[in-house]
Amino acid sequence: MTRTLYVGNLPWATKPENLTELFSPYGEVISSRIITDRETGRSRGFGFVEVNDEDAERMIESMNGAEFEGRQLTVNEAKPRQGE
DNA sequence: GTTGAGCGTT
Repeated sequence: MTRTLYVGNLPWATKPENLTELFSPYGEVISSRIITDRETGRSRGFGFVEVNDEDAERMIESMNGAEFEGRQLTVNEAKPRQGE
């Protein structure tokens, strides 16, 4: 009942709560996560946002190319990780 | 204290 959205081109200081704040007005945000480096712990500049399935495509269309902190966000449907 | 195309951990 949820879709995972890939969010790229993010500033280094972007936090999961920022993604929630950004995607909340466009749909139901279940959870958000920023991918940080495994060894250094610094953010890799991209993250994932789990949203409602029926709102997923709308949020992509709305947030893809949207400007955040002076940078255009790259929003797409995330590839299945566990294999679905 | 840095970097800039991409697809994540139990």
